[in-house]
This record gives sequence, structure tokens and C-alpha cells, in this order.
Amino acid sequence: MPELPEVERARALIADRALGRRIETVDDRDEWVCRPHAPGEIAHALTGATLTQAHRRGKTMWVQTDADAVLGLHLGMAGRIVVDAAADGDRPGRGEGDGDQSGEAHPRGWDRFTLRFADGGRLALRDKRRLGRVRLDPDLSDLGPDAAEVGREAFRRAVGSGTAPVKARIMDQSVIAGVGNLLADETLWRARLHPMRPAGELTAGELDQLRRELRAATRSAIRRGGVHTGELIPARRRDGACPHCGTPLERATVGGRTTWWCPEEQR
DNA sequence: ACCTATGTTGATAC
DNA sequence: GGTATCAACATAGG
Repeated sequence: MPELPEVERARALIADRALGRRIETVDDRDEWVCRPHAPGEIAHALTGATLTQAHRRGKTMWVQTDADAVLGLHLGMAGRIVVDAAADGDRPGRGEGDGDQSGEAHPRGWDRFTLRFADGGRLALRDKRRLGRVRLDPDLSDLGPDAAEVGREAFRRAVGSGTAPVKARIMDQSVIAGVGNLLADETLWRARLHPMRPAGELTAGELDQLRRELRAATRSAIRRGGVHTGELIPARRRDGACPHCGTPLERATVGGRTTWWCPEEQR
């Protein structure tokens, strides 16, 4: 699920529903998700604090409090944020409680980290695969500019170099932050660029086009509920044909990830 | 049963 | 330093 658009929706959920609430207890017992913190360390830093602001850069979120501690949250590959009974990405009318996840095999369900508020509600990181991450005072210095905000000049400079395929380049979080496997494919398809083109060989015009389509694809996905609401992504599993011209899509591994593109339109 | 795939990241090696 | 590969986690599906 989580690329920049999904993370932005999670951030907005926190901003809308969790700010101003006082933390009464913290469940930070999952030592893998909370590494390198020892159990109780995050709890100690946050108990009694009130959440004040929710931020995001790329796929990393951080929540400020009226204490010194900053709570860093990363959804990994399958994580979601749950506030009270609502999870980000829920469809209206279809609530998602703990439901079938609280069976005996999973005493805490898949909630790997939970803040319980003084008002009785809660915020949780729900993550089957435990590839999400919770930590205090996260280091953001290795992240490039946010993919939804980056300006034209900064984008040209950051993306337009190196011999790696352009797809790998835009997925490199230190180059620009927020692009994952699906958003990369969707964006390159919209920009009509072949994913294997060496990044350093793109012209300024192609880089500008790539940035425009990246911003457009990102904003559309945020508005519509996730990167699966694009055009290319649903086509992969539907009929495997380019939504523009009907040409069968190609599939290969690029930058270590499964990649789909239209061999007719993407050059 | 066994093998593959999966929205990410980080460590490691060349 | 830039690039490529593999491992970390857990589940789903052929």
C-alpha cells in the first residue's frame, strides 16, 4: 500500500483525528518495529504528552508533541495508521475494527505499536509484515526533497545524473523522497519514458516532463485514495495492455523491482 | 508441499 | 560514491 499518496492520507488522518489528544499509555513492546529502542523507551518519552503536529516527507512521517520527543512513523510495505476505529484508506461506510484480527494467534492483532489516549481512543500502526518502523527523533537527513513539492531546477539536478536506469533513480529516496515501485511505473508511463533509460542521458525537457507527470500522478493518487487508482497500475492485472494504445505491456526487473511499461509509447 | 510474488528499506560487496 | 544484490518480515496464491 504505502507510497507517498498513501502516507499523505495517513498523515492527514493523524492531523485530523489525533492532534490535541493526550497520551495515557504506549504499547511499544514490538522490539523489531521499534528498534533500536528498548521496550518502554518510547513509552517513557511519550506518556503524558499531547500530539501537536503531523508532518511528512516522502514516505516518512513524524509527529510532534508538547514534550521534547518527536515520534517517527514509517509504514514499510504493508503498514496502515489506525485512529480509534478508522484506518486510512477505509471506504466510507465500511468500518474496520479489530475484527478477525484479534484471534488467539494474534493477541494484539497486527497492531505493532499503539498510543492509548486519555479520552479512551487510540492511534496504532497496523502492519502484518512488521516492515514498518517506529522510532523517536527520526533522522531525515538522508531524504531528498519531497516528490510532490520538488521544484524544477532541484528535480533536474537531483534526477538527471548517473548511469542507473531512471526508474531506479526516482525510487532512490535520497534523490527524491516518496516514489515507490507502482508510482514509478505510473509516472514513467504518463511521461512516455522507458524505465531503463540511463538517468544521466535524459534531456532537460524530458526531466521537466517527468517532474510534471510525477506531480500530477501523485496529486491524483492522493485525491483518489492511492496509487492503485492510476491508469497503468490497474491495467497490469486486468488485461496487460497499454490503456492508451492497447499494445501488450512489457514486464521485466528494473532496479530490482518488477516493472511494467508500454514498449510502443515509452522511449 | 513448495515455490513465487508482494506497495520498503537497509546492509553489504564490487 | 554509485550501483547491484540480498536479507529482514509475513502472508497469499499458483
